[in-house]
Amino acid sequence: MPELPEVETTRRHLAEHLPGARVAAVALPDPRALLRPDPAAFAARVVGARILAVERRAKYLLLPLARGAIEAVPGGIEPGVGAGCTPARGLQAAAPARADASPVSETAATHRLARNGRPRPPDDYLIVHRRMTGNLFLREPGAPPDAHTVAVLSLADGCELRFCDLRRFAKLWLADAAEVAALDRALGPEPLTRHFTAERLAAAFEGRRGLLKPLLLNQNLVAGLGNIYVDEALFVARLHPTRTADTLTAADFRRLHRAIRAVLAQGIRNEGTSFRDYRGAVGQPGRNQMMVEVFQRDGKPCPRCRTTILKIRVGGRGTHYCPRCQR
DNA sequence: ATAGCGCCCTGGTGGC
DNA sequence: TGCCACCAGGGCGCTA
Repeated sequence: MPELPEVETTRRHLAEHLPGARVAAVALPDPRALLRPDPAAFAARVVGARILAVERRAKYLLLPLARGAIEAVPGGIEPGVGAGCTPARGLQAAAPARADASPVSETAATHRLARNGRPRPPDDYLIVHRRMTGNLFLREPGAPPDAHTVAVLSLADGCELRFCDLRRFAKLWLADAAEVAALDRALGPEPLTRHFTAERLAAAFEGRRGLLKPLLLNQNLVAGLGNIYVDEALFVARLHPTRTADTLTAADFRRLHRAIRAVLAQGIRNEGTSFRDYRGAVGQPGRNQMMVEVFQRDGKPCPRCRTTILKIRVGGRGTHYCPRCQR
């Protein structure tokens, strides 16, 4: 399932090719994927628009759009010129993602406007949330169809940005800057930025008596964690998923903070975790499933102490942990 | 504040 | 072989 590392991996691949591209047509093979506006209004606002950038906040992917822009976009990239999606110099040759690069969400839409004083702000943001099985593929002209395609943006250079979703939980919608700002405010800090500290994590959990696992899945407290990376972070931090937040010491919060950052950074380095459905922007699986220590390893020995890893349900979610290492 | 549900949705799995 | 119940779960909305 796409969590922060998978969305960030997709963002990096798409960012190599989409900025500057103009949308030539849209198709909605499954209109249920579109939250708002209605398909006709959606097409009217998206067709002809330029994609200014590819951004991420938590598990949301954001494409700021400029409608009917005549002037060059920042960087002067023209669609199909230098940034085309030909395999030779394009998608396959994309630079490997670097987890130690500058903080990943510094491009948050709300900051971007103020920072570089772009000549015109985006007219719309196309927001995508992939939920469980959603994938975004950038395909060459004439590429064979992808199964479970729910939406397609055809670009002026003939490439297609395809939104595919086996279980059809994933959604896309258009938002204005105010809505993006509200979304940004509602979400907790980005765990890989300097805004996320052990003190801030402790403060977010202050006064909470809930279980660690559901709290870490709460996007309003820490943004971007899902089931896989929560289980992994709790294992690395040696904390039991059903510990209550009010029993954690300052040292526990420091370990948890470090563990969250470590497992997310590793996930990005490995271009995501592909247990079943996740694929990157050119259809490639991630490598992180080979690195996980507890997730879906119930019945197998703990990599640290050889105790059998257990699977329980916490807050309705399958939860994997080592009963000896995690207290 | 928190827990626990159901909802959305479909392919894969296991039982018979 | 075929059928069917069941499972997976992110985010949301609802109830207790």
